[in-house]
Amino acid sequence: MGRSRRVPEAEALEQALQLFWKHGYDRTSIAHLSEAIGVGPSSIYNAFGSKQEIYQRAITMYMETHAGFVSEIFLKSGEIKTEDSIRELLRGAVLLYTSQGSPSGCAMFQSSGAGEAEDSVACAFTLKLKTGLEDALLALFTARERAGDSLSNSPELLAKFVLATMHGISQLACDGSNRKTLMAIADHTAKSCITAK
Amino acid sequence: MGRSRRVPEAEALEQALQLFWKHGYDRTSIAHLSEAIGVGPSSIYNAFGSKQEIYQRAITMYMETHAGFVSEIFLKSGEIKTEDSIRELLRGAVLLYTSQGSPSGCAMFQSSGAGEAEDSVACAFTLKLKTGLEDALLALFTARERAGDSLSNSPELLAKFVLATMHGISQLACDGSNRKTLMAIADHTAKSCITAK
DNA sequence: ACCTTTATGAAGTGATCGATTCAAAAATAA
DNA sequence: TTATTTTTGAATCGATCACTTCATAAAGGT
Repeated sequence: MGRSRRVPEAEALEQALQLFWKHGYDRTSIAHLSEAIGVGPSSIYNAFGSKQEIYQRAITMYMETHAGFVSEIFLKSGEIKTEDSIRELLRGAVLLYTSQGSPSGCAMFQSSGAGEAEDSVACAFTLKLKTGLEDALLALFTARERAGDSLSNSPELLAKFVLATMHGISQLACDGSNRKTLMAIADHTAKSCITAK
Repeated sequence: MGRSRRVPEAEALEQALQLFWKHGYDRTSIAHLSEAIGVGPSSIYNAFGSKQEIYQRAITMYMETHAGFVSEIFLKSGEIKTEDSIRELLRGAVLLYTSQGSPSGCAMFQSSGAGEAEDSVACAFTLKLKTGLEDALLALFTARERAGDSLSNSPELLAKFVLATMHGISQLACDGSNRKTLMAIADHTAKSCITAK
């Protein structure tokens, strides 16, 4: 069946993710990836095809593992009040963006979201992920409004607003804001989505 | 007195700003600046000293011209309700971030804010500007609370929150959100800073 | 042991990067 | 005009970029 890999694929992707997360797509070179993973450039190309592909694989893994709680929140959002779901979502994001073992901020936002990547393929990929997140938020707000929650604004606006706040929290995390402060922003944002009693 | 400049300094800085704004600090090379401004690399170094210096000069000009309305709002904020000041600030930001003649988003945020610049000097420069903006917001909220406005949260939290929202609006502008949507986010954010009547 | 398949390391592709140097050109003041 | 000052284009620096080639090493199936 041929020679086996010296470094398991998942382990290589985690190393790649850490670099993309910390330095962004453009400033992470194949040479950096090669050194971090521990194999030569040819092995990387053999295993993943291109820099664009290893990036997409790494970010996909990130969305499924590090950011896996997001999907879970959306899945069980039907039985939970709007404010509670949004607060749990944003507090989870704050935890992730300020965790010690990994770079600050959101890997998806910070690695190519801002325009940190000139590469059009990488940018289009993350933009699609962002659109998916916005769509999920829109569905959540729409469903909760139908379920009787009194929203402070239209589902469309609130979805965009929460997405904007996530971007902001990610950036503030990168700029050094502490977890406690960001948690307070999360709470404030969640509260602002519903009408005051 | 020596030879006069072929391209006026202000015009050169405006061209530099456009490139930094659109592509970020790292991906704007001296060669790009040279071509856009219309003079050779040596002239740029002679006039500005280094890439870091021309960047700081360009962003400083941006803050005084394109983003000059921000300072004006803070100056006259003493006589204006909190919600009105914040709304005017954010709506002005939306106008700037979505204006046709210049790149999307905020030049300060997008050119090196996200971590788009590896360069430590450029990053420290923009981080300082952000801190200044946060301090101005904090002073505004603190003063307005003393003046009798009933805030929905502490001045410290609201300053961070508005700064986060500005980051988010800038990023959404870059990702293609239209002006009308962003204006609604601005209004929602401003409203959330004070207690509902 | 043999053969097929895959991974691997070393070396190299042309291109571009930021930064700098230097002699010559141009413009102002005398 | 002459002298002085500053700009200018051209050339160059070593380093890095994403990516490729290729002979070889290693592992599994038979």
